[in-house]
Amino acid sequence: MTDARRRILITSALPYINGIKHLGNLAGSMLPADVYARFQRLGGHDVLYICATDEHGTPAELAAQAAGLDVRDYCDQQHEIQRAAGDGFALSYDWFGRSSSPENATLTQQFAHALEANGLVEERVSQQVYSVDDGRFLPDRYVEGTCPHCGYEAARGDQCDSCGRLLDPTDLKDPYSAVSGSRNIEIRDTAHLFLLQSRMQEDIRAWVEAADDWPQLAKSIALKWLDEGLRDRAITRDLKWGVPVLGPDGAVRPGFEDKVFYVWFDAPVEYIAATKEWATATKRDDGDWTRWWRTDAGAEAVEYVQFMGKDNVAFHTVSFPVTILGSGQPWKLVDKLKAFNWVTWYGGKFSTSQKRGVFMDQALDLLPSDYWRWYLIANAPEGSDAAFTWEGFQAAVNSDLANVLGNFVNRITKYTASKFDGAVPEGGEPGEDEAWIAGELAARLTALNQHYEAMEFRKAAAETRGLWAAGNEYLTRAEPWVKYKSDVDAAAIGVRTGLNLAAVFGIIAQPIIPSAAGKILDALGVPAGNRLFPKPDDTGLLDALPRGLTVSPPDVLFQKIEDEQVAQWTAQFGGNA
RNA sequence: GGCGGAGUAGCUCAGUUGGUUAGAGCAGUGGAAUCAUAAUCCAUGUGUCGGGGGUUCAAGUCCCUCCUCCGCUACCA
Repeated sequence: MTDARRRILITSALPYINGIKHLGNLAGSMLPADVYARFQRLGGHDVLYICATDEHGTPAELAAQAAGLDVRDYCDQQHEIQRAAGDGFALSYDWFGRSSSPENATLTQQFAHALEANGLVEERVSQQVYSVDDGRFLPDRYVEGTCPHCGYEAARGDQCDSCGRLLDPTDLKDPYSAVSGSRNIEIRDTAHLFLLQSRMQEDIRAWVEAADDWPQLAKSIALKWLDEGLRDRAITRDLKWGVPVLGPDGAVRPGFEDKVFYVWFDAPVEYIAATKEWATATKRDDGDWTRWWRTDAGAEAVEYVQFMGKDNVAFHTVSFPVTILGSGQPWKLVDKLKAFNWVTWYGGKFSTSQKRGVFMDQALDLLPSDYWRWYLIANAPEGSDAAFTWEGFQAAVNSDLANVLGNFVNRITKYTASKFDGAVPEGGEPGEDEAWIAGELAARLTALNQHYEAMEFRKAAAETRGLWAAGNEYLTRAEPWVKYKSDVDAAAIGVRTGLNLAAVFGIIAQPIIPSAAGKILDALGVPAGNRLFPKPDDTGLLDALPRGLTVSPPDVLFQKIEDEQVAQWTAQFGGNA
């Protein structure tokens, strides 16, 4: 690790357009990616954090239909809702794009052409369920009927929810359309483009095996797919809403007038296309997006980190790399990836219909984003699924944020106001207690930096909290309120050190709780340019605030969550009580 | 069914390549302090490490087997 300014490209898995996301979606990708992006920016690095809505596919079409909207209008609305929710959670995207953008259509088509030119795409005819009354082909899971194994009457065409067996839609007895309920369905031939993934098997395996930086979860999933053998798969669908299938001449490919690219083919391309959208819209980097993505244009020096939930790993480690490598073009491939398990709701699933769980917009109606960000990062589903409970949430907010951090800032600034005229005191020399806290600070900052670099978010949060707690311990040792009675200078060093600690605590809190951290640093008069993440070997941290600088106690930083609120929210959103 | 992950203190979870009396936070109990959002600090755990069997001088950590939960299983995304 050098001090050189690194260029770090960060992408979060794209939230699907259909409806606002719940806390589990947030915690499993967008939020940790944001925390990592913030940390790296605070390290002085050149960071580009890209996300977007994933807008194509059958669910979007059907949801628009149900809402009585044109699918484009529906997506416009939903994109705006998700963008606002992201803002509300202070997700610091450099760009929040849309997979329905013209940039993505163009790039997706170019990838398809490159793959075909390399002999990796061919047309094949397959059979697909067609619903005459709906006027559309149905994906397997939109066909329902009676399970041939267990007799369950609402089995889906891909799997029976009752007995769990995998099915083919043609296995179902008495099949009907899940969209309309119509039984007027038939099997039709339909031609599609197939991506010949099998031919890329060895290239992908070599690339996966060479990836040392991947967590076990990601690597084992990728290797499992490779061990089973990559299958050729259709990259087009019989839909209207999506990227049109054009030939290299720009005209619609004959026979593909009513088809579009499969959403999982165009969605990851949007990582690149969104960067293009960003460059065009912001003119940053002189509008040059290729320096982030083309290894022949400077992207060789980029560290590319992907964040995703475990359900997306195969697409990021196998499918998308097939597209990239198969194109034969010098695109940047992912360097590090971080996969998350699920946040569960008291061990079960989030469910809109059963009123289990909190969605992003609802969460912000209840409490500020920092409260949620802290809990979800401190309890990130890294090693395994992690259960959200109101009781755990309450304990984390009240103890960690209000009592340990909030109260520390409050007690030291209030004491400064009452005994030292609200200014950073001058007198006194560091002694034993200051040496102790300096040692704590150096050790814990070292660990904290390591945890962030390793993308171990739970540990980073725990270490952050540990630093805050050490501040309280320092005040207990230094006890300036006792020394003040006999020796004002002896009290002054304790207060000065305490104020500087508060500033450090605010700085290191920025990646996780940016809003509250900003309030702390504003109250202490820390200029925006002095808020970079501290280096563990920085010996000036405890005397950084100018002596005589006026500081003011901030308003209450964190309101405690009362038992009554927990009871009410449990009733409203589900829980154990 | 196959593959992957998980089952560790009341709760939420850590436990690198097997190695001294299994840890943290919260909750609980006792004490100290009183600058502070009655916040803080110190002390305090007799846990069948899911069950059973095995390898080893030594296993939460490796092997076998069984049970439970979750995810994926390529046409949901």
